Amino acid sequence: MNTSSIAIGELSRRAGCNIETIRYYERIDLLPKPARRGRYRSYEQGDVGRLRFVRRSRELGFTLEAVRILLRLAVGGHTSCAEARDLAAARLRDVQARLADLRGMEAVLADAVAACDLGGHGGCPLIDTLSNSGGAVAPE
Amino acid sequence: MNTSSIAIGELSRRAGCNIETIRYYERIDLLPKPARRGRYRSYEQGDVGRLRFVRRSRELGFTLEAVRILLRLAVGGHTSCAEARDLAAARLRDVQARLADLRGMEAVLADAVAACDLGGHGGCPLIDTLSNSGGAVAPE
DNA sequence: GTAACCTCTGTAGTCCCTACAGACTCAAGC
DNA sequence: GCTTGAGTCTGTAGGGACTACAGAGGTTAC
Repeated sequence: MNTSSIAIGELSRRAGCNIETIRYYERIDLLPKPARRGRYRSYEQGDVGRLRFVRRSRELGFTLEAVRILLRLAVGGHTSCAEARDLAAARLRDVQARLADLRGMEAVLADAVAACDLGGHGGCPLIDTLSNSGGAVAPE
Repeated sequence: MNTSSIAIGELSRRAGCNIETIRYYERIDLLPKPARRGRYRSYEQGDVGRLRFVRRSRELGFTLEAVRILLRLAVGGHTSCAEARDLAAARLRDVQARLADLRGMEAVLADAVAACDLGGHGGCPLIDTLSNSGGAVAPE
């Protein structure tokens, strides 16, 4: 009836977010509790924007606690830009550290696979890699 | 007394693995239940090797289920090399996919931080990035 | 003896969802 | 009016790989 009333399934489609996840976000107070039409949740256009914001933050790897802060900053006006910048910079450092880890893993794995494909050695190159001390690769 | 008897704390140090984690591995039958001296676990040199193998596998990002298989293959002789190779190749593909994701995140985050540092724009570049549809970055 | 350390078991918490079970509601078609 | 199917509801449990306790008991050095 009301054109601006959106059911949870529709919100899910518009924001690209699982229904269960939406309810989860509500439960942990990341999203406000919506109005109800009877027992059903009833959302508005603004909720789509908010949820998309959350999903894009998650896609960039921000934790839900960081997202919580970002949501506050998003309505706080541009005095809070410095704080947002710092969150992004910290996240960037994490991403870069992870990239370094993964590049190390990639090198080791690629070497082992290549050695397997070449053949002509005593044992299995992968098993040998895992058996002999390497230790240069960071944990996942 | 027995020189080849190693306490869990010593094993932890030699293999670079948390004590709690060792007990966890035992509980899920990734490591065999060790002998006991009284109520205390008593390990031998071979256990150090086995645990190091597990830790190195984990450092390369293999799941514990994959590690379980790798441990079997490690004692199975070189007939199993092909299977090990396939596990490594699959893991390599995962790592490369993750690298692509993270490179995308890095680009977006670095852009936002750089824009913040330049200044001279309407809103906050990070908040703007999160508010406007981007969607080109894969989830963590 | 006593202080400092080690080890024991068992359980619960972390993070971010995801997957049910079992009930209820609603709109459309016959 | 009745049925069918889709949607939604609450609540709880599970995943992976640990990590962190609590509360007890054992061992070693001085």
